[in-house]
Parts: sequence; C-alpha cells; structure tokens
Amino acid sequence: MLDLSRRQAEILGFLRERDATEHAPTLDEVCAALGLRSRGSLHKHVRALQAAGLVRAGANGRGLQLCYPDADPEETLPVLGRIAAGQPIEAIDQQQYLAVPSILRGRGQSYVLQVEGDSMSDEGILDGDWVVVEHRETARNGELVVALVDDENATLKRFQLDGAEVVLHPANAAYAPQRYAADRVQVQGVVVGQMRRY
Amino acid sequence: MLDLSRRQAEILGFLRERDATEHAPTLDEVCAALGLRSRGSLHKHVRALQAAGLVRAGANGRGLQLCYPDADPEETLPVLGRIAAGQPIEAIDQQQYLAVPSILRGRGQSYVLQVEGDSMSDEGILDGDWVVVEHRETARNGELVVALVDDENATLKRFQLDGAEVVLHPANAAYAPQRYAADRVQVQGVVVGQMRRY
DNA sequence: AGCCTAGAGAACAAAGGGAGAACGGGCAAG
DNA sequence: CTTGCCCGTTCTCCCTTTGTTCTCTAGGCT
Repeated sequence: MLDLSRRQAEILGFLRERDATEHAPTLDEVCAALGLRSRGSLHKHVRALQAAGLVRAGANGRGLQLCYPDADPEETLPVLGRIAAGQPIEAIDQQQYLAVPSILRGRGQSYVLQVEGDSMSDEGILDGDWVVVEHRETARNGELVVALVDDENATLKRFQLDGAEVVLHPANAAYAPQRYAADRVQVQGVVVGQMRRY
Repeated sequence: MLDLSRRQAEILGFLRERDATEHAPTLDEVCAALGLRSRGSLHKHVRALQAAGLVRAGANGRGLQLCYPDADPEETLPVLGRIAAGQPIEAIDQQQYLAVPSILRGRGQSYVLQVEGDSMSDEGILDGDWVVVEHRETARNGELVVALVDDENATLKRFQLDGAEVVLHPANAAYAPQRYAADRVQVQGVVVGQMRRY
C-alpha cells in the first residue's frame, strides 16, 4: 500500500473523519486541528499525498478532500458470502455486488458479507444485515473482526488480545466468549460499516 | 457530486426546510432568516447554486425554490438532522448529504436522520446510526416510524395501531411503550434503511 | 560541512461573501 | 389609467478567506 510519513497519515486520518459528515475543512482548519501554524507547510504535505497517488476532490478549489483514485462516491463491493458464527463463510454461488457509500468503506480492499444469525445482536448487528469488511490481518483491541479459527471456522466477533491469547467476544448474552491461543486465530478483516434494509 | 461552499449549503438547507411545510420564501425572507441585508448578495448565491446543477422551481418567477434536476436524486439524500426519543428533530446547522445505496432507499421522497440515544438499541439501531426515512403519512403495524406526538416531539418507534389508539414501542427494555389517542400521533415517515460506520 | 525534512511566515491571486443602488415587470389600490 | 409597492435581477464597489508559491530557519543525519 502507500507508505506515508507519520504526518501524512495523520492528515489523511483527520480528513477521513471529516469527510463523512461535515463540510470539507479548509487548510487553516486542518492546521488548527493538527497543531500546525502555517498553511504553507500543510500544503506541502498535501502535495506529497497527491504525489503518493491520492486525488484531490472538490472541484471548486475550496476545501480539502482527498480520496483514493478509485473511490467513486458510491462504489460497488463484492458480496463474498454469508457469515454465521462458527461456520466457514458460505460462499455465494453467484458473485453479487452491492453499492456501498464511501463513508462506510474501509481504506484498503474491502468486501461485503451478509450476517446470518444473532450472535452479534447486542451490538446492533442483526440477522440479514450486511457488514462492510476491510481486508486486514491485524486488529486492535475492541475492533469487530472476521476471524478464522483453526483455519476452519470464520466468525464475526469483537477482538481482544490478552497476552498470548485471543479472546473473541460475541455480543449476545446467550453465547460465551471464546479464548484461543493467539496462533490459532487468524484475523481476516475488520468491520468498518454496516447496512440494513427494512 | 455536488460541492458547495458553506453559505451555499446553508441556503440550500434553509430552503429544504421551508420546502416541506410552508410556501416558498421570497429572497427577502431568506435574507432575514440567514442574517443577510442585501438581496443582491443572496441572488449571487442562488446563481451559484444553479451553476452547481440545481434547478429553480416555481414557474411564476416568484418565490425561491430549488431542487435537483431529478436525474441526480439517485445518489445522495439530505441529512435533515438528529432524532432522539422524545425531542423535536434537531436540525443540523448546515445541510449535509449522504450517499445512500439504492437498495436502502425508499420509493418516494426520502431523507436521512442521525439517531441519538439508545432507545432503539434492542432492534439494532444504535447511537450515531443513520436511518433512511421514506416520507409517508401512514404506517402499517410493526413498521419503524418517525412519529410526531402532539405536534411537538418527534420520536423513532415501532408503530402499532390498536383500535383508536396508537402504541409506540421503543426497543429498549429500559423504556416503556407509549399509548396515545390516534389523533395525537402523526406519522412523518417510515424507516426503510439503516447504516452505521465503525 | 553538506543534505534532508518540517515547519514558519510573507506575499499574491482567485474566489467567497457582502452592501447598496438601480432597473423593470407584475399586481393591486386608488 | 396612474401610482405605489413588492420582488427578482443586475450592477458596482468593497472586504475577507483561502489555496498556492516563495524564501528562510531549526534540527537531525551521514
């Protein structure tokens, strides 16, 4: 993937937060948020990010908005299958694509899974919901992950690393947390978005 | 996608609010509402909005009404504000738009509200989630509705018509269902989709 | 020293944003 | 019909904000 300096990653992270809901920030606002005092310096970073492959959005020239070149506002992502707690991902016979708004998309490669069962119902993920998963092999504590246990069972759980063990928390009082040696669990992706249709 | 300056977004937001309820405002009224003192300045903004792709409605030449050329409403829906159980919808200072995939959209006119509070948490709608609401004045039993009680309090609840009474069910064991005479409750829309970002 | 990176700050052009005056068309009261 | 009023439109003049480019400085590094 792209390799960015700390500052650049920081800027991109900030923009990503803003991007979603609020108006695109001006250079000055980004400066204030990141503790910079000079627009000029920020602008240099922005140019570096553009050189690294990002695209400046916002045709009017005002407001700072960066996105990946392939990021249409509403791109389709592949629906890889259904995921149910404790079973391998059930592949769909026929590839489907789902339009996913950009704010629900992850940074890197992403895909969609349809959730089966109610093992995450206490966290607001219900049977039939779609989750947008960013492909990643590591997770931070507290993130919702798609994890493969013993190369067999894919499951959707909250991730917690506890020493040399990984604890996978379901979000339903009816199920108990599961504890595995770290090398038995392989993170396949992190949930970054969720959608439901009524 | 549309990219507007702040002022432009503000104007469009104001017009959208009016659009629903009252007559199309005159330029002077918009000026007063936004704290402008010159029609001329406002008019410049209106032209900018038209240049950005909006269409002036109201053939009589009087009154200010803007709408999308109706090829575009596919992509984005307006975010009208936040909704919390038992409070009027809190309008957003500045009009925002959110890309909503077509499968989450309703049939008719739709908009987006951001949910505040956990009164629907047992149904998988959490604090901060976006719900897509289709504007409708009637609901069927069991549907999730945005309802206005006594013309004052907008709330997100499950709808049930019981004889001459309407029962509004929250989905959190900590809150009790509410029962009103049918004429006190006005349905404003029905939830057809939901999105969340992690 | 040289080279590099971050950052600060000045200077500039372009765009945003606003005030106010003036013109002209429609409309209703006189 | 004339008159006055409302309202959209256009115009000129102004200030502020913002993106961009520039030079200069302070450190870290080989």
